[in-house]
Amino acid sequence: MNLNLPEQATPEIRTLAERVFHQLQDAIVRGELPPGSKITEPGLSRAYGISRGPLREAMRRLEAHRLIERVPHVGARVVKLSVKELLELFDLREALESMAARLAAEHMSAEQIAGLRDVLAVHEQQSDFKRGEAYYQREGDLDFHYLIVQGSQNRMLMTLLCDDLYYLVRLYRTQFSASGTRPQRAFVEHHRIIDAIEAGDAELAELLMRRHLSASRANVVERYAAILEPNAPTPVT
Amino acid sequence: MNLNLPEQATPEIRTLAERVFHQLQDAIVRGELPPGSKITEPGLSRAYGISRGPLREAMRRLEAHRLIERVPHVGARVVKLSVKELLELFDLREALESMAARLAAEHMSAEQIAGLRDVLAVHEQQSDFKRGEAYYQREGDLDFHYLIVQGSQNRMLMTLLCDDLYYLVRLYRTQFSASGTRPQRAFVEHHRIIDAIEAGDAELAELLMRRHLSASRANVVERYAAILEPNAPTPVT
DNA sequence: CACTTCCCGATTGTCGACAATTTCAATGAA
DNA sequence: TTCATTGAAATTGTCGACAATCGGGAAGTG
Repeated sequence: MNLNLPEQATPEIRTLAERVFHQLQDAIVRGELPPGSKITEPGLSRAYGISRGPLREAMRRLEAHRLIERVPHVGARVVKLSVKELLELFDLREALESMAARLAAEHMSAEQIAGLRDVLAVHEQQSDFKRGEAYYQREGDLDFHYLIVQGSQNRMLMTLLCDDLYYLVRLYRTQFSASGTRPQRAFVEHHRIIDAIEAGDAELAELLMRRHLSASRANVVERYAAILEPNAPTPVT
Repeated sequence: MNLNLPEQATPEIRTLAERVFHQLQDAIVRGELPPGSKITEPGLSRAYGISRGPLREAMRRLEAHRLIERVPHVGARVVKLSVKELLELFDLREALESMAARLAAEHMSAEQIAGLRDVLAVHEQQSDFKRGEAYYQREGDLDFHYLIVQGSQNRMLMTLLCDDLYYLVRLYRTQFSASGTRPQRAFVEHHRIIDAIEAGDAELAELLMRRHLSASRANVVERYAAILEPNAPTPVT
């Protein structure tokens, strides 16, 4: 039943450095290595049973992808985004994914669009079972965005969003996940976006995607305010 | 006289891997290591007088920044963008830099704007001397875009554009540099963009930047067509 | 002559050891 | 007590050596 994150046709992990890179990437995104926690080379070296050589190469790649931050001669920590940076990330997504939606409306094939609707249907069904479990919603949401970016046919955009930024997004999917009536509205917005793509209306798809992410961003702001002031909890109906 | 690329306040190169990373980055951008050329570890190791350890870490970072491409157990080559990918890069810039221009119009201080005008004045003057030397024009153009991105106050956007994408752009500044009357028109467009930023007209700044890059992109297409059909050379008035 | 097989040189991947630097707790002085 | 100093332990940076893998040419076969 594991139909998450449309199989990237795993590019054959043929080297230790490659393997430990993906393992660390997963560990960080899954929260096993919490944001801000310090990671030491001897520690990871023992944990993964490899020498420090390949490990350091993997860490260099994680650094370039902004998942860890290194200070020369001092050490590395898992990145910890401030709310400001998280909002910046949403602004970036708004610019990039609205472009992706426009291109998707121009390039996606009928079967790709059908696949998009399937993913959405499955996620709505899952959502019925696990109502309120933000984790699944968030992952499902990313599945949707993933497919649209794939449909843009712009390889640079794909690597930028899927290989770089989405890992950062997933890092914070639990902490600032959708709240209130947002998930339901998000589903509606997803459908409208697909409608526009199916109709080949590039301009509308772009606009709707922009609004969709803007609304998500606003929800994060609201959520953050709620965390700062726990006396005024968000309505959960 | 070296006022290119507004001093990034060099973050102290304290390690060999760091140093050789920047050296290689420069070598690639300057064309010393031509696109598509193969680079071997023993070769670079001897050339830069360091062992393969730090060198491999530097190469990993270059790989993550998409300046080189590696195949496990085979080797690495300097990246060689196809025209398709180069145009994709322009599309990315259009989405990201139009956003940067909007933010710049909202956030840039008076002195930052003054600096922007200074840079433009210097470049126009240089352009009078070295008319037609696309190299300087291209670098000057990037200076301009650099400053606007810096003015956006969005750190994620800054690193994304300035640390990642611009090195790729600079790689191809010679091959598909502006031609015909494009440089002159580019100067005018630059001034209009600054006007909009100075007026605090975010929407207009965004629109003008989008058009500016769209025109640049169109010029690349034209230039590419001219290269394919050398019988119809571009007018070089 | 074309094609396959095999082997050798070269390159990449991995490891353990040593040097350089930082951190932090203990020590001592004001 | 508080602060500066120092020194040892731990961590990071660098290196050279060995193992694994790949590419290309020689040799052999049809």
